[in-house]
Amino acid sequence: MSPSKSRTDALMAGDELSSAAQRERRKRIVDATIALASKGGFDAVQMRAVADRADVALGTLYRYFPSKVHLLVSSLAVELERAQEKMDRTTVPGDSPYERVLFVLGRITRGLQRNPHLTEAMTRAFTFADASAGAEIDKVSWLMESMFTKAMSDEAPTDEQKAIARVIGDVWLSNLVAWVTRRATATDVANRLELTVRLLLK
Amino acid sequence: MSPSKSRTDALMAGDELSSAAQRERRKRIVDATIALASKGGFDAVQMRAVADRADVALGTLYRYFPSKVHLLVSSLAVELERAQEKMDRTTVPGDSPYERVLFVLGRITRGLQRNPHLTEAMTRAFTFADASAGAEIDKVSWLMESMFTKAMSDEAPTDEQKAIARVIGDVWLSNLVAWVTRRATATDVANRLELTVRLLLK
DNA sequence: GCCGGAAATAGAACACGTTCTATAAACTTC
DNA sequence: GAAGTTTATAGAACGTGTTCTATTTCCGGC
Repeated sequence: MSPSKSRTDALMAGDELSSAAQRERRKRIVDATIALASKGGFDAVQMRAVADRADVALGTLYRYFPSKVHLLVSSLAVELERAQEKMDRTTVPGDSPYERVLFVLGRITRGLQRNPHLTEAMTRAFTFADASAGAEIDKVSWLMESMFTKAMSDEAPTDEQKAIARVIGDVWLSNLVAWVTRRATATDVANRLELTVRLLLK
Repeated sequence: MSPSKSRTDALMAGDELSSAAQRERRKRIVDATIALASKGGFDAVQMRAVADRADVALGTLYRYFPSKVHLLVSSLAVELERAQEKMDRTTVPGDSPYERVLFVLGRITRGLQRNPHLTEAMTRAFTFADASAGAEIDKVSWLMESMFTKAMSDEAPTDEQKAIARVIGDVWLSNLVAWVTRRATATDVANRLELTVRLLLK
């Protein structure tokens, strides 16, 4: 009855998990999620299947991630962080923001297209998320935005650059969804992204 | 066993329903959907509730709309058509495409924001739709695109104008979703749309 | 009017996300 | 190292989207 802080707060954040065992459990869960999503997309990420594969009880899974959407969006954040780290270790070619942003966009997009089911699962979770997943969504949005502002320049981004990055992110996501739902081909996506970046940065 | 055309094709299209009774049933279903969505959003649009309220059997509902997403996206198309008709009957003020597009955008956005639950239901359905709802999604995309190209000029739109319209549509939807999930205020949305349109049309 | 097939109905059944319950294991604190 | 608390487990239970079944109603051609 005492007004106590929700127990799940710490677990959802993921950065500060009490014990090593818990960090491992969390990792197993995310790995299982990514594996299942890679194989069969959004529908294949069934909570019972994730729990089985991660070797935790269903209730434990829900203690770590309060819903399927939270789980998938958190996994998306993990994947984006990996992509960002990889990008940080490569020198982006191109003299203008236009060229550099296009390079980054093209590379990440092709990376995602190499794993269509995973991309489908994550984009659908991301766009379906409701208010309760606001924190996770914001994290992913921020990762996307900074990915593009970093490509534009090494300096701290101006407000205008941030705005442009956000627009690019919106268009990028929308085109990814169109591709995932087979309403656009990879070529369509590449063309539209090129056109958008040109409109915004040239 | 004979390879026959799927029976639902005609019903889903909606334009060419065999009998008046069927057109009425379809209308009752869409009306019930909009009413329930207006009251409680995506979650309140429960298939049993829609069927009850439209006074059809659950099986009939599924004969007309093969899934909840189809149902909601079709209803969104109906709503957008209404908005478009209304827009066609008003003279859009402004001398430049920039001004005219902003006017249209502002008006529709405020219209949607007047009915938050309905907007939530429809945008979530739209972004969650999978490949099977491709046709309905395309219809809505086309409606959105033509809404903006019409605002830019009376003539047939150029390819560049179409591309711009599409980008605006992407940003618009993304911001609507952000607003619906309470990650952005109405002011945020207005500012970002203004900024986007400025970047694209000025 | 009557027949045959399509469409509608009522309701059971099923799948999967989510919640709940009872029990056991793992930790903290003394 | 024992008591008490938190966390994990197994599995039942529940809600809602979707499918299936059996029956009845509707409708076009004779």
